[in-house]
Amino acid sequence: MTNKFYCTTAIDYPNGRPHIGHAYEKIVTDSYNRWYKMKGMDTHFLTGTDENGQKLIESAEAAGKDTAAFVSENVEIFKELCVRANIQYDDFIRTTEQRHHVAAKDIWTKLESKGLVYHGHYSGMYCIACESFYTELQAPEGDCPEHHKPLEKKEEEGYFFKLSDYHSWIVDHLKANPDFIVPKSRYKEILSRLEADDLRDLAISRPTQNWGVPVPGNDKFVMYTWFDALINYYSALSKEQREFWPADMHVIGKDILWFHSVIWPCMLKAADLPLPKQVYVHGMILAEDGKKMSKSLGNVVDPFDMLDRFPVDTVRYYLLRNISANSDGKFSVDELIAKHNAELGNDYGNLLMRVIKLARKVMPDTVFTGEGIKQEIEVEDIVKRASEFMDKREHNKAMDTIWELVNHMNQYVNEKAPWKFKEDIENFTPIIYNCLYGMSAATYLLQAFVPQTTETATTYIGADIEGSDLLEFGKAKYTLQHPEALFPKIDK
RNA sequence: CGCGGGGUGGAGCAGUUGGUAGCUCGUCGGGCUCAUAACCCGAAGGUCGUAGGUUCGAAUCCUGCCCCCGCAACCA
Repeated sequence: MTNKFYCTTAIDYPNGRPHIGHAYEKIVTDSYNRWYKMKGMDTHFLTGTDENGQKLIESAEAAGKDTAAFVSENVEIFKELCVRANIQYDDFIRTTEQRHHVAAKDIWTKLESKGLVYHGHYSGMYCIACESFYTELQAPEGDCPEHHKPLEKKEEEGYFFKLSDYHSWIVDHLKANPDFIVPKSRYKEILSRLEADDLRDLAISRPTQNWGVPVPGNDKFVMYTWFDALINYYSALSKEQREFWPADMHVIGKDILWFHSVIWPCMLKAADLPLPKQVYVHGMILAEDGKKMSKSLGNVVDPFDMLDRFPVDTVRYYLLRNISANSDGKFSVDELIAKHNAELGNDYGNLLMRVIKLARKVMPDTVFTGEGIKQEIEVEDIVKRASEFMDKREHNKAMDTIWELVNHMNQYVNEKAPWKFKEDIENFTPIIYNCLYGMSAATYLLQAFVPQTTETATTYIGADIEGSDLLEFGKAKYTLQHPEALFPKIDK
């Protein structure tokens, strides 16, 4: 299958309520998925939850709940978030599901049979919080580079993955595929880290606490969460869906880049499976003061709160266009409101209103056809540039480009001043037709980002055709419907 | 000398194979009256953190310095 696009979000750790970052990652991925679907590709969009971590046992205990019940409860909240944010996923995987266990065990068994997973002892400096070992190069002071706490000498028995075999292979792979990690800054980060340090074998098992994916053939152990979690991207695909593999884009945050860009490809290579095409690292959403959101600072934004207060498309639009696609960005409610009013309301929403209301007033019950009408609005270049930006994973710039069309349409209306031709239908009609064409092209392009709005807008414009045909001038007949304001003003 | 990111008109940001500094919002002036008092045009406003260096020429390369932010836990 060549014309396919399989994208994933990271799977979320359901030990609490989702925050705005979870919503952001899903909205971003959803938009790319919708975009390529709109382009006619056969898309598949996977999201889900990572439920096998040892820490979940502790979180459940702290909440006084049974682990499975605790996790399921939280998963429902994550699913609810998807509904509220209009996330059109094709599949939601929970790593406690049978299909996942089966696939994880298959891969484990395969690696073990090839001698790439072995049982052994390892002794080294270990960080309890990270649940991982560090080398002297990574932690010269003997402190965990992540947590800044003294590492403890630990001897561990368990299973290991021969990651060390793959050092030169992964470096070569990255060098041969400079777009494997986007943006570039992240790509360089990983390469330099690989050049600074050799890969060590990875401990991939933990003593069982009756939670997790059991290690095949040894029920004293479960798989280390990360080992099984990464496999979700593959395990979610049924036999019939396997043609979607490999994934075209894994969307993740920078904190888990190493796992996705180094360990995961090595695991797949070891298992003789095709590698994902790309890992896209989105920015982190910072609080309004530019600081990282944290519970202790009390500056965490709750996505449900935002979705309660504002239309879903306002939240989506703000996150997609205002947070740079490849660096961190601040989240500000005031700014969100400002963008809603100025861009969604005044630029786009009002454009539709001024044209449709005028046309309906002057020529009620008219079907506007393209026959004999000269094209004065061009969208080809806009579509091309927006597409290029999407392919480069710069959705905010793609939206900027679409907005050029929106702005141009407002200019066009002002220049042509169709209201002067209320008694002169000969001159009035071509202007309106061109307006409807431009508006419907903009609406078509925006559907990936603000799907609910564009659905409504589409009914107002009332074209008799849909899809990319809308970009062909003269093809559509428009029967205008009575419009309501798409984005009523929000007062601060 | 811990690691990393950043300091560009009032605010938020673009802008690196070096070549007369851009965008959005805000402000001021004008136009239009179809529209959600919305839209359009124009103007003012920046020695691009700082001190040096390389260069015919630097926001963009090099060096020093100052300042801000992230790096316990939660956590995309």
